[in-house]
Amino acid sequence: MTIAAKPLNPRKIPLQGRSRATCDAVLEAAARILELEGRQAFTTNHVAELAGISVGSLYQYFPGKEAIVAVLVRQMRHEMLDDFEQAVGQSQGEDLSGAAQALVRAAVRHHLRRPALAQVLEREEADLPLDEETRQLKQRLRELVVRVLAGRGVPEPETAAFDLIAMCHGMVDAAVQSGERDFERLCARLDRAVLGYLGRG
Amino acid sequence: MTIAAKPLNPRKIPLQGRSRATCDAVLEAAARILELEGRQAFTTNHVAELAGISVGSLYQYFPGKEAIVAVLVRQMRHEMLDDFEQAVGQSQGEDLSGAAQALVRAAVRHHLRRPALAQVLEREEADLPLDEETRQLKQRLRELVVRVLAGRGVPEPETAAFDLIAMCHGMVDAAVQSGERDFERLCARLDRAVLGYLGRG
DNA sequence: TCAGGATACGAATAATTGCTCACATTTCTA
DNA sequence: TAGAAATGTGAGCAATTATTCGTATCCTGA
Repeated sequence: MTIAAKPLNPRKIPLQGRSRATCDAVLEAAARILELEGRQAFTTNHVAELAGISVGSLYQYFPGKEAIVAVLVRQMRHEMLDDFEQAVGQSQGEDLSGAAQALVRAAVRHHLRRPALAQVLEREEADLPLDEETRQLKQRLRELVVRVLAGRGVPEPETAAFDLIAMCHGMVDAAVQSGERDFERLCARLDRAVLGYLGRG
Repeated sequence: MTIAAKPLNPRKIPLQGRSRATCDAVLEAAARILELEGRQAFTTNHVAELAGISVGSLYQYFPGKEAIVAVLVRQMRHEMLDDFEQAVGQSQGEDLSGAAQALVRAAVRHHLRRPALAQVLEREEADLPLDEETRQLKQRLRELVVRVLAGRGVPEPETAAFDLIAMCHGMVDAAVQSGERDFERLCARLDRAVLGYLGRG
């Protein structure tokens, strides 16, 4: 029965293998364009072209160009949360200083994987009407840090987590933008900033 | 002699009073749109409309929409440099802690004047092909901080200045975005971060 | 007062671009 | 293996938008 109402399917969900490949190709092409060519080159036609598919196919799975970015942002936040959870897990017995350093390393590792992409996506996130899942991921990220701090006796852990995340974000952002790629050096400076804020050397 | 070559005047410079008023109206309208309606609403036609002039007039003084943003960015950097120079001047006899606090206050004051605008312009600056004058202003800003630090015995003042500017930028950005408007509270947290990085309580 | 330059106007143009749809191809299923 | 469902295609529509240019108005100096 293909009769009845119009095919008002808003957007499809990939079922077969090839359609999943199409989605992946779109996402990867979008990521590449954003990190290498910038916002202004990020058009649906261009994404489709680089992905090696047609615009029509793109629109079967993404209701619009912002939807593509939203997925990329969500993926990024997922990776970040995973990295952070792993870092927290591995620093179970550690004191505040050790736990903080583990988190710093996770954050830097994340940004240094695809520096330009991380940067663009975070900027894009600010303009986007942030979907619920992504909001929850960010919330859990913050709570993770709050728990690490609170469990080690830091007063006002919410404020501290907010500030530490923000200062690290700022420093990593600036460092990456200026071309810094020295992982250890950057980590050492972040440690200094974080431990300084927390009141230790 | 208006003969000779075509009127290849790229763009005019306002000479009379009313044309200066036109330029100002364009800049103010652009600022308002960017801070209240966002990038996507920032079109030349819309700017002209809000400014109460016609697009044609806009294009007599600005070669394109990015040129408008570039002027706004330059203005912002000028104000910022003025604020910082004043802060440095007023903290002549102060020690490192006092001088740092003065700079922090200048930075926060700057951002809290038109929070949304400062935010948007800094984001826009990242995409823009940054003109020479603005680059110099940023350079002088950094040198200012370097001098304050170097003159008070901070080792590796260039790196410290880079990191301190970045961490404050990150914290102020996050705070403003989350709606923070408590000047003193924000300053206190920045002081803590800065002095912590510099190795004092 | 008046000529010419400066300024203002805004409809029209040209280019871009998000997105659809009618049709083709592939894969699945019974 | 045939029909149905899923997937793929890309020319082209519609809407947006940056920018121009012919014309009208204003200002200034002589």
